[in-house]
Amino acid sequence: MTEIRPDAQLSPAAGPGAQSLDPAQLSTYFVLLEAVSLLQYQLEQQLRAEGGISYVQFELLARLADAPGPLTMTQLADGVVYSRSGLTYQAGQLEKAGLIARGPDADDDRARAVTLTQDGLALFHRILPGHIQLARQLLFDPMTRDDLHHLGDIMTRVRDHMRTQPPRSASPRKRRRPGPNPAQD
Amino acid sequence: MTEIRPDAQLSPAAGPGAQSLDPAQLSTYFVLLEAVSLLQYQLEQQLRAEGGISYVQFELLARLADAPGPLTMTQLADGVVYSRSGLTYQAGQLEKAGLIARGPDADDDRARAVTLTQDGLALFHRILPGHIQLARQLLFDPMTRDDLHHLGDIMTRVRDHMRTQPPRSASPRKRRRPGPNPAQD
DNA sequence: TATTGTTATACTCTATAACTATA
DNA sequence: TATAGTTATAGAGTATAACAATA
Repeated sequence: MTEIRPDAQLSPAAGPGAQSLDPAQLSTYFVLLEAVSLLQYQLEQQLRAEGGISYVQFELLARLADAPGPLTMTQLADGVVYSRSGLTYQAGQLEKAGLIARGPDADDDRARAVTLTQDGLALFHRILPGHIQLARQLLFDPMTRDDLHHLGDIMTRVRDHMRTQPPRSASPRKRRRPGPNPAQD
Repeated sequence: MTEIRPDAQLSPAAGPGAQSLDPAQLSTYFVLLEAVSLLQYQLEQQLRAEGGISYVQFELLARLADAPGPLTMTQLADGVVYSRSGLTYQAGQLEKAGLIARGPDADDDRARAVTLTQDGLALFHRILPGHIQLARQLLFDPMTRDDLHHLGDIMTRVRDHMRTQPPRSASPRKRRRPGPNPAQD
């Protein structure tokens, strides 16, 4: 039984070399992640209830629906955080459900040409309006037009900023097991 | 890149009762989720690498560190999306790692008083600066003070809006298994 | 009866590494 | 050699329902 130290703060007084966020940043940080987490949860619930698919699977369908033609697995994975095997898994699920099809690629024999099936497109069109309406309801109702543009502008900058530095899914860079346990049991 | 072209099927010509998002809303929606997804991924990677814990576990530690005293399991779960059993699982992991302790509750014999151990507090303080610095680097660097306040303001409204309607984790309401055949209907 | 929390169980998802087949 | 994709496998996480103890 260890007692809590009430003086343990999330934003401690700046110590030596401390790089803490100021209160405004801290609360913005937390409220952003909390709100988006809530949003994602609600959206995922609805997608599962109405379409029997996860948000990730919805994203994959959306990507295919938006594409001018077939995509390779790698193209489909781009921008999605997973490993290749994770995509293979999801593609397998979608294919098993009859929503996508994988065929030979015209240009590269190693690649696979992934397309939406008619059922996949139909499902996508069936669930999209509800998805969009929920997003509007949850996200945009409490926003003004000005908020909307500002939010879009901010997050675009943030995303572009993040995309410049970090490695993506296709990176073969191996992230070793961090090793040290948080606290040896 | 994840932007979905507004002229594609994502916003079909308004049919009867169609409630599609306009292009600004659509791109804002996608860029918000994409940016936060990237952010969460990076933060989680760092937490695992430096502390051997997940983002969720970090949240639980933060909640305990921030609390004036012990919390019950229910209080700890509040605001976290999981089921009770999910929390029991995570608490089990944290306890096994020696980061938290569960004892009897003074007021309610059914409840458990959850506290940070010294190791838990130490770990939290050890990884917090890096976490905060990364958050600052990824999220706040490309932002002006004005952006920051506006973002905080917007997301606070959005969160409060969402918190008024939907049920939370403790809701015993059962969400039935959705349609077995995604493509069917 | 309702609530707090745990257990048992089944399932989804993700990551790593080994593998193939092309380039 | 490098790349595209799959497989095998192991592990983390999540949800549901049944359960015990207390309110």
